[in-house]
Amino acid sequence: MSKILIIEDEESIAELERDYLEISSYEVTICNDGEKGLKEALDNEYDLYILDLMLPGVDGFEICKAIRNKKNTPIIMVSAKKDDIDKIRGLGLGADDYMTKPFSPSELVARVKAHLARYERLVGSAGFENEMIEIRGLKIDKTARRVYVNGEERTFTTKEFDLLTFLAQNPNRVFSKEELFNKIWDMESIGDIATVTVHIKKIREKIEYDTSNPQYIETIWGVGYRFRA
Amino acid sequence: MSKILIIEDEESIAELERDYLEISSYEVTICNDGEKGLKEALDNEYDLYILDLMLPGVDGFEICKAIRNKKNTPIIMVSAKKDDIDKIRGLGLGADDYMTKPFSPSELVARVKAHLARYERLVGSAGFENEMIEIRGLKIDKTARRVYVNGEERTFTTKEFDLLTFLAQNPNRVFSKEELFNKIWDMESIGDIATVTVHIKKIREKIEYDTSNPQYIETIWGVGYRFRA
DNA sequence: TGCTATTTATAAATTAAATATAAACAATTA
DNA sequence: TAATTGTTTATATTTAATTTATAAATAGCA
Repeated sequence: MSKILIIEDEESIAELERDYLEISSYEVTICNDGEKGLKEALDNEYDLYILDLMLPGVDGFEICKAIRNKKNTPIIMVSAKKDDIDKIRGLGLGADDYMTKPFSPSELVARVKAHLARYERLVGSAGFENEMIEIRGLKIDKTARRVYVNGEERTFTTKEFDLLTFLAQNPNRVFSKEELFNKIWDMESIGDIATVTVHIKKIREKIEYDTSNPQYIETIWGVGYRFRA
Repeated sequence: MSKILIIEDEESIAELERDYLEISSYEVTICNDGEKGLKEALDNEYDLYILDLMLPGVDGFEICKAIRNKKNTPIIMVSAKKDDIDKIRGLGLGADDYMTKPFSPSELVARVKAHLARYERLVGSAGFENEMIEIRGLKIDKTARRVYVNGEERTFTTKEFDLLTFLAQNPNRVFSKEELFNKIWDMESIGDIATVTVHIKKIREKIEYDTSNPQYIETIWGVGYRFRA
């Protein structure tokens, strides 16, 4: 889920934008004030900025330059005046896109989506960061599909890995064997849920110090299993 | 000096674009034919592509997708119809910008400049692609397309080399056979992914000391292959 | 507490699936 | 056309998933 910061003094517009973006399941923060917005932008991690050019107090140009000076994050600039857009485009202050008010919220969403995708494509691939889950001594590398227990690698089969990862991703929640079977196994696979039990056992053998007293995957008698976070 | 490829069937337009771009000291190549354009785009190194959507023969959509499948280079799509622009934006086929004809050449130049600057900002610094990959005893010279195992050269065919290089460039990541096929083979090639297996085997024969216990390309049973860094 | 029904753990055997391999075939290139 | 490269096919091998049988643990209840 991507985080977006809107710096915009007109509350009604900011809220409209937020509503549309939230429907597309983005996490949105609003700053109605330029100075605070700049501070918020620099102090926290966002995936994209939507910045109004006409702000009381600080100049939108300056905010854009200041953000770009520190970060490569996409910036979409918004202005009521078409002329301004042409002007700033020429200035080359590092904004990624420019929109003239009024615009349709769905177009904003489309552009946000496109910019996030490109950024991910260009930076995400270069900065080869593997997705990791780490809980106490257990480390799961999702991209490499490797599991480490206290730094030591343990080999996992496909189903074992998928099952462990699912549980570790949803800790402190009890899942029945049926639920786990439906989640990890294919729709069609009409199978005995006993296979879940067997897989849990095999996972425990690989990650638990004492299988009869499991620290990670707990048995909830008569209900199912729970991953302890 | 950046190299730009224009794929555009209307010669007069292409030449106008070229003239303006050359004034801004870009190096411009023109292809008046879609199919040749795609081949040129994939076979050579360009810094930006300007692609007309309406081309006789090959579909502009397909060219865009095919380029994006292989490269992260900026693509500016051009179309005479405003409707098309809206349509492709929604498709998300990876173009970076969309312009409706007619447009002022200076605007084109401005956009080209902006895209090149962004690309440089995002990729130029961080994702510096090395021409030489060296991992343990394995050395891959990408420009010369030579592979050495413990200093000794091994000859590789085109597909073998491409596949090995791709995996070595993305180590510690599991790729399914489908993914590998899509990355290394051309768009059109509707083939059996079994050919991936065979190629992996052939690569292993050339780089592995013991093929049944591979040190470089590991088999992730039921998922795919992973290059161990 | 002790008995029993139920649920889970374990181990081993069976079945199923995916990959490795080799070789034939097809396509491309020189 | 010969030589090389790439693809398909058939078979062997390897690995993983599932089932089955039995043991152990748990909870309810007399």
